[in-house]
Amino acid sequence: MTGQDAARPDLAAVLHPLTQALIDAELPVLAAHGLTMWGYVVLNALDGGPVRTQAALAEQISADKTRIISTLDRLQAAGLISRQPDPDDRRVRLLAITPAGQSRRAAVQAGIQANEEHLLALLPAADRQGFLRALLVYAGLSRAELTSTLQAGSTSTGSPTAIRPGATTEP
Amino acid sequence: MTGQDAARPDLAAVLHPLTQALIDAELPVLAAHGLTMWGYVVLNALDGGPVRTQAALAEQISADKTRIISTLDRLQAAGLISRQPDPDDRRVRLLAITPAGQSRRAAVQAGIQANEEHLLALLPAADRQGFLRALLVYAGLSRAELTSTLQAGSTSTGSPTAIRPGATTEP
DNA sequence: GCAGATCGTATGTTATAGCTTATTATTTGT
DNA sequence: ACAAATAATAAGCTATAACATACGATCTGC
Repeated sequence: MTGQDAARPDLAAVLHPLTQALIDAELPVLAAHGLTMWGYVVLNALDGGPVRTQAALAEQISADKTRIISTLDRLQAAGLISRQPDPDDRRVRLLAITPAGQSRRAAVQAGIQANEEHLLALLPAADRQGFLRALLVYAGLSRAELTSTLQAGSTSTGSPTAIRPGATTEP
Repeated sequence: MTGQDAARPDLAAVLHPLTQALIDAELPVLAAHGLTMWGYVVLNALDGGPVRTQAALAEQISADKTRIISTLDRLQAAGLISRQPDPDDRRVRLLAITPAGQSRRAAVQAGIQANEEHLLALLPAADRQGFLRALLVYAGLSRAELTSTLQAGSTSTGSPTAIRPGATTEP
């Protein structure tokens, strides 16, 4: 009743080259619109709503706090985001996407997804549906939820941010 | 007739963190069996059949020719692969997995896929089917086929190994 | 008003992956 | 037998990312 017949490849063995190809395909589109990957990631994050501090934004996109600074500099200089000191606390910068940033982001995403459609077109309609629905499920999980699900199968009861690997021994 | 209603996330935006979490979950399993990621990749490649030269193996797994040497050293020392000079051409090394290597590889894969099942269990059965079938399709594509499909949508008529990106301008 | 904490920023350090070159052993063609 | 080519190996260089540190500006609590 387990019903798993043919051996399947490891998920990462398929997804890693696939993801790499997807990223490689994104880069020319981003470059054509004068954006870096991090710039695009920031625009996507801010498109979901303004963010109060740069540290919060960094955590939201899993980036280092000190690393996004130059990205923000460039996005601001290009008029794609606004970055004003909070009047109530002049240490923090209020971050938001501008209308120009929104349309730029939409244009880039259209280009990226147009490419991706060629890949999805390889699938029969039913599988494409299932694939995309699966991705929507996984897109809704945080990094910690992904990890804890994978490592224990315990659903939201474990310690999500505790365990980390790190050891890399040799044979 | 296009029938694409809700906005979907970019594929890479979902697949990149997912793949990273999968890799992070693999590492403890590999370490528990005394293997590195590259060692496991090599075992998987050789499990599909022996390979005549190290350079051929390197290309097959998209690794640098000079990089797998230490990996092969360790796998050989652990008795997981055989690596004999070809009697007909003593420059080349004939590479093959040993029975010990096969069982080690199977044990590692069982551990990895057991973890992955926890992730797949989050999906309704129909979507899981579609997801896995989609992955089987993409697993059958070479890196060059993935790239050309993504970049042009031209099916096997373009130049698969010609175009490369590389420019990374800033905003 | 002062001490301690917080935010953004600049800078430096370390680890690692990718690439290049050089060397040795061996084969092939003339 | 000799020159050119090829396979494996060794060693070094470079770019990049992750991590840590330090500093000035600003806020909060006392």
